[in-house]
Amino acid sequence: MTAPRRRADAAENRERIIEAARAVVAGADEVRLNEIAKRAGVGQGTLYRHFPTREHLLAEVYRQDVDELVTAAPKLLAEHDPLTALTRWLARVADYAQVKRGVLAAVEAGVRRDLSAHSQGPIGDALATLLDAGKADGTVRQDVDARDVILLLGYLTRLEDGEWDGRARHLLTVILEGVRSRG
Amino acid sequence: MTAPRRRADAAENRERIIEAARAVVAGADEVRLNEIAKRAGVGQGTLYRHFPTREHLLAEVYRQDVDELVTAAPKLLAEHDPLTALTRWLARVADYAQVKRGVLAAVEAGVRRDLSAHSQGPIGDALATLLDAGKADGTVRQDVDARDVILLLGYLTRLEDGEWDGRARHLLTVILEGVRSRG
DNA sequence: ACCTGAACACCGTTCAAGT
DNA sequence: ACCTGAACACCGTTCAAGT
Repeated sequence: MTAPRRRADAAENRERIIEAARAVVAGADEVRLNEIAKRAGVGQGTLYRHFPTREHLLAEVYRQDVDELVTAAPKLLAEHDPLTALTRWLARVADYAQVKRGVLAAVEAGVRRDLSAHSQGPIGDALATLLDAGKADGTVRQDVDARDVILLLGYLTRLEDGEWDGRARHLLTVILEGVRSRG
Repeated sequence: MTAPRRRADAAENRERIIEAARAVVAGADEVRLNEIAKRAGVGQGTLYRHFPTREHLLAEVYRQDVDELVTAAPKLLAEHDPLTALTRWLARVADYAQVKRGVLAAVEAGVRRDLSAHSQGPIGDALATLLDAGKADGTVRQDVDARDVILLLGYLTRLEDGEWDGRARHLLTVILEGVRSRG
């Protein structure tokens, strides 16, 4: 009936795995799970014990970034009109996607998982908040939902390296124009 | 100095590979190259001799479909105003993407290859023709190009099975609204 | 309970040997 | 010239053995 002393190093392993994953993700975009395990100094099985799928691991790596995006939505709404808030939020998503190349893929994977659980997930909810405000406002089309916008944002994962400056922001304005109510 | 008699069965192998690939692509969406070779009754090396990359093979499988899309563009332009022509062409792309699940992935892979060869490729050219007509017409934004639209169309590859009816066409109208000149 | 890492499974790719 | 298919490389995943 001793306290679960072993839990300590299990938690430490978990931390080390996330740390190693972060390093690998930040470096070359080849994310090999066995390499992460090796870097973390744990067996492959340990990695799988903590993170049953690749997506679970990536979700954890980008958890902080996703949280920031989620909490930013209501803040932006408090300070700006809905369309401006949406515009800035999307710009922030694009910035994350550019600087942390894997974040959008992780977000999309998470959204996918949430969808199959019949939930929008935190990112979907944040986006829905922005869109709903715009709908109430009359500035956003009534027939557009969070999933629509997430699907369109997927272009960010397919941009070639040299295209960011020319297209990332630009396509955001095209999407916003499409989402807007007709003037 | 005899005629290259061997060429005959080489060409036949090539056909059989394409045929087998078509069958596999139409069936389960797991496209395993070794399985295609096996189905075609050829060695794996033979497959690689004819198609150096997976993309080359897929491009060949969908060549006919791509050709149809390419030739449809000028026809639609001859019969309709530019915006209507663009709308119908995009609808056709979406239909292909739904019925032949792999076609858009193949198209995107082809476009990617063409891009690195500093060319737009046939699909890009067809789309550019439609967009240019709209720009001349004043119905399409001057700052949108074929690559922009192809990037946005990528959502078609990420739709879940049940989402086609609800979102495929709908998102097309959102994109068109974004591409349009402001009224 | 948790960890390890050898071993398995899988699939793309190559290449020595054949015709 | 072209073809074959065993073999290699690679990476995700499992599981028997250890602590």
